[in-house]
Amino acid sequence: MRLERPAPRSQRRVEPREDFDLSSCRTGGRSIRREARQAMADQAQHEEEILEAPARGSAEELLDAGAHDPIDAMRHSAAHVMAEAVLDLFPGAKLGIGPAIADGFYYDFELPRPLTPDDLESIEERMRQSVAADHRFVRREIPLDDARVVAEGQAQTYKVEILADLAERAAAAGETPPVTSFYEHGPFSDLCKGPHVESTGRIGPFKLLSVAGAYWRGDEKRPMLQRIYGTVWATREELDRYLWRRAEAKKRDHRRLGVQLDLFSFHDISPGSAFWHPRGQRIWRTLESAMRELQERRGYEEISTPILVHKKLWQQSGHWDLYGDNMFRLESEGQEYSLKPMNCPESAVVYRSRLRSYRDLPLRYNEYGRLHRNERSGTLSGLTRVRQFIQDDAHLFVRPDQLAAEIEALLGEVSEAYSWFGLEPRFAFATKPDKALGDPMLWERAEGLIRDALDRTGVNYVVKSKDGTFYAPKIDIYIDDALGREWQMATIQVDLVMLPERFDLTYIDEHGAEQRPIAIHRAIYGSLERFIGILVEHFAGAFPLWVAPVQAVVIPIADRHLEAAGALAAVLRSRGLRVEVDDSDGRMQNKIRVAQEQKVPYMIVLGDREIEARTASPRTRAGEQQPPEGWDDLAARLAAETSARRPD
RNA sequence: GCCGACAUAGCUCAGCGGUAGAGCAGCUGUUUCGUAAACAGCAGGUCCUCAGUUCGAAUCUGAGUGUCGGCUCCA
Repeated sequence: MRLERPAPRSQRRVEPREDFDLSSCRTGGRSIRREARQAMADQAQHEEEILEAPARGSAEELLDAGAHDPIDAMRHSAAHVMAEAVLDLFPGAKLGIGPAIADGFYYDFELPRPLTPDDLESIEERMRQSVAADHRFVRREIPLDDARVVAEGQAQTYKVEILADLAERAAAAGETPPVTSFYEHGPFSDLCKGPHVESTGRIGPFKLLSVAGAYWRGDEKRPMLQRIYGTVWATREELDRYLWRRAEAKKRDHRRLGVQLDLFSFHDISPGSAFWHPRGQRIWRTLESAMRELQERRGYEEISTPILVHKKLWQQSGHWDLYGDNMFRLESEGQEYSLKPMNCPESAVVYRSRLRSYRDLPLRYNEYGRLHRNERSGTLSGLTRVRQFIQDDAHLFVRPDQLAAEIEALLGEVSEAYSWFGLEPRFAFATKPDKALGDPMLWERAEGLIRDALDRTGVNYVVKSKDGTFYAPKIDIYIDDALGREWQMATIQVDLVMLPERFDLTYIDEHGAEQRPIAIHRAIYGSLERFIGILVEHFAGAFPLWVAPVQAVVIPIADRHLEAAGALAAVLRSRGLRVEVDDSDGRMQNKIRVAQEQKVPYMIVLGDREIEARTASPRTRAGEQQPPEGWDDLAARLAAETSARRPD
């Protein structure tokens, strides 16, 4: 029924890994980096400028080189200039790769010592000189074998490796070794397929941002290089806007706001696990009860299963082998147990607890299970990457003929839930990967059903070929937050193999024969921790009324108004509103300021005038002064706004 | 896990070999006040932990713990 709007929902991105699909897991940090991608909306104008300064080479070459966005050529050129500067300051430095990325570029180096912030300044200074010199970028084509000699001569071992790979790849494809290209500007020359801008003078305003370690080719068994990140834009205004956006993102950081709004805290006695304070817990419960309401309305039944589970279960599910490193294990009386990292195997246990009839399906089990995953210490990050969390998890067991309707309903649930927050979901349909389990016919059928459901609901989606999990095709849901950062929120996975086969799930059909059900894994918020973290940043702490931990503060002007303030608060609370009275000794102005800083949606000042008329005129946190209304009317109005779950 | 940086009062931060500081918050008192900060006083710290160097360590060294920025958008 809520299929009218583009579907929403996302299953927690963590969940997919749950099913071993580690690759699909996007970390928060990565998403944040993508954030900037959005900034490009208004770039048309500088694109023209760049086009006026075409990269060397024909349009075809540019296309071959995959130059989708002209500004990438400038960013990549900036990377070359940075490499020039680094080589100048550190002769003998070895170069890794230096691509253009979302809002800038990076280059990886092997250097004799760690870089410091001061080094970044020196490098920037050298870069400016190179830009001022306006060196032309010159493309030089060199046969691969010659290129290897050059790279070896320069002791550029990483470039040598890249060339060796190119040769190997060509050999594997039965082709002759390709001609490689070098780009030179001034004293600098680098193996590079291009394209570049015409000359270094075409590089716009830039800034080096940070240094970080990065494994060569992302492989932790390879050497760790030093990566310098930089950003570059066509105009000063764009650079400033980007830097402003970074600063804004920092201000909205949920780790900062979590302290400021007293929502949660982290402590080294349990790294990666949040301590929820009363106000944070109120948000939690609000989201949870909204979801429970939706689930009950849509025929879910809630279950609850143990956190501490014998390893036998994980061996059967396959987690013990495939996910073991991520599980917390413990031993008791000679038996080995684990804290559950996922709910799904135990929901299968519940399913199997009795014989199921085709009449029982679909079965929709939802569970707010507390999960533990032993994430590597270096990856922990606020609420977005934790070791303990709770999902709004559910597992649906359906007959094949019910799958389409269930998926359609799930898309509707996603749409509905995301509309509560004003989030616009985007969908990606991930199909069968090369390495997949189960009957190809079932895959084909499942994919067809997913596609039908997506098409029927009229949502827009992209297809990510071969991006499904090894046991299931899936629908991934993404959102862009208020700063344009992309987050993968969830996944709807159609599991044909893992729960049904491994746990030998069956139901008895109308002919008395055993059949396999299909399992759907889904979570709409995903990890509540992560979801709340994203909400904090999306709303910058100014939650919609229905979510706000404190919805209204009653502000008595003087002590003699305290009693009436309590009475008004009682009226509001009787309608289920979360209301506090500021009975501190401060002045009214100060109380407003405090409420404002706490991002409380409504501030209700109570003085002689209001008390006499038994009215109240709320001030919104946007600074709007609303007309006076009676206490009961106000309470009814705010209660109605709350239950509407509007996103503003 | 790995590379780098950081860890001082509840919060934000200064101090960087010689007796621990500020603002805000807190507490007490005064003030009773009309839409983003009343005034005064008081209190508050194993300077992350453990070793080491030193006459002396918040400050230097080492180890540990935690946090932050990252760890292929493949020439």
